[in-house]
Amino acid sequence: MATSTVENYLKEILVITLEEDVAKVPMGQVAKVLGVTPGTATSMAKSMERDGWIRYFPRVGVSLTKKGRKLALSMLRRHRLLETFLVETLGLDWSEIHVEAEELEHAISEKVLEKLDEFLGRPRFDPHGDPIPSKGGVIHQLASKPLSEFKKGAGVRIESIVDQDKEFLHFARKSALVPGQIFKITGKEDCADAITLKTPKGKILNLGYRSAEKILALPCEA
Amino acid sequence: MATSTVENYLKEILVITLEEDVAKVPMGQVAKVLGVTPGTATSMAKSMERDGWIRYFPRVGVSLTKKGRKLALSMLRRHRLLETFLVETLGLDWSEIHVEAEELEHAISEKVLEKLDEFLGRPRFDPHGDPIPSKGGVIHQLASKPLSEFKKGAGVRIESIVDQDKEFLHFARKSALVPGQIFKITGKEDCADAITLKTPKGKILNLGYRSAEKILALPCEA
DNA sequence: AGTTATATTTTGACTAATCAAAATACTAGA
DNA sequence: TCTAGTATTTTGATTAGTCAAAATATAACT
Repeated sequence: MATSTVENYLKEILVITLEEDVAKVPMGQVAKVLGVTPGTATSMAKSMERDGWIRYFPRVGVSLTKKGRKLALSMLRRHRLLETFLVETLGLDWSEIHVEAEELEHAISEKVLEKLDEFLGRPRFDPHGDPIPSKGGVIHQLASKPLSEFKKGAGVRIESIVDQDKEFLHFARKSALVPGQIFKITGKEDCADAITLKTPKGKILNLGYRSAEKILALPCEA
Repeated sequence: MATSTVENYLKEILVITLEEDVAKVPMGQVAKVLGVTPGTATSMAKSMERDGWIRYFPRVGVSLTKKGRKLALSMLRRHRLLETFLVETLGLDWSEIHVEAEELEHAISEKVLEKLDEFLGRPRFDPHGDPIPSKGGVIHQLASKPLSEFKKGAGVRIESIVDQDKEFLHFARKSALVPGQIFKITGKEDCADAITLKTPKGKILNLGYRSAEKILALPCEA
């Protein structure tokens, strides 16, 4: 049986591996997302490895075992179903649901979760557009997100353009911003409101946030 | 901030003081309802007194402070509202809800609880017929008595079942021994340790004293 | 390569909650 | 009042999770 602390570590490690598509998550990053000191993360890593949840590579990072991944997916399912419930059924504000679900996800049983899933009509995406893993732990296709929501260094594949403006579409095509095209996000300056993209061929492209928001993409290998 | 362990201690102490109408709950009883050793209960009592939740009288027992009672009532409110939700909205079985609510009550915030209360239509009694304390901490205790204390010929309305045993709850529901149901006591044999009930429709039901003691009812027209 | 900066691990200490078992206090009967 | 039985408290130990700060390893520039 995992404690809720262990459940949190597993879930965050999974989210990072999914979002950044990496095999091993360095301890510093683990410590950061969990809001603990690096030393704490290291000692948790050791005890979680002892219990078979993760593999721990000293000075490199951690990865999930099969058992750990299974529980992590279950946590993600709980979290996202609960967020859906809080918005859809109880009408909570978008900005509040994460914190609330963060607590409830450790307390809700499989049985109650199933009933909740049924009650909600078995939704496949949560209010943020993120996919809800299935009961069996299968996480379906990733939902596409605006370019502006990717992190620096991420690889992306353009999915669609959410704008019908002629000028913009023209600009987009000229810049190879078309579905299927692959980019790497080489720069992201929040205060300058700008994003820099690079094609595999090395071509550089600059976009403002306003434009980046109209372009949906999926994470992929860059 | 109270840990969920502290919340559990407070809630159980409150339930005992309400049910048995006593001022101080002895440590042995505290240890028993919480499923810990007596030594553990003693040391928890000391630390809870240090934090102002209870008053601790060595070799006598504990009582709630104002602050402790307030939190205890809030826990009882959470618990009973959650039980109502689990039955009314998600359709869980009567016998399962106690355990589930026991976990969720520590994770649900005041904000979510308020939304839930609103969603459920501000119910005043939970599925067991027990009163739900108001947001302000007011609880209306009904003067219900165990079935075993009524006289032959009396009309009764079931108020609540004072037992969390799964088997027993299941049996109770199957026999229509649910809050709101009306019976007439048609027989009472003290030496045979048995009570006979009859529904308005004429259905007969036999109960032993041990069971009859767990069922609280109010007198009413039969 | 040498030095500096950064990331990670170690060490020692702390709190909450628990148990087992020994010690102590209380209570009721002879 | 003395004693036997019961209830409670103490004592010493354990586990999970955490921090601060010192020690160490790795990476990144000259």
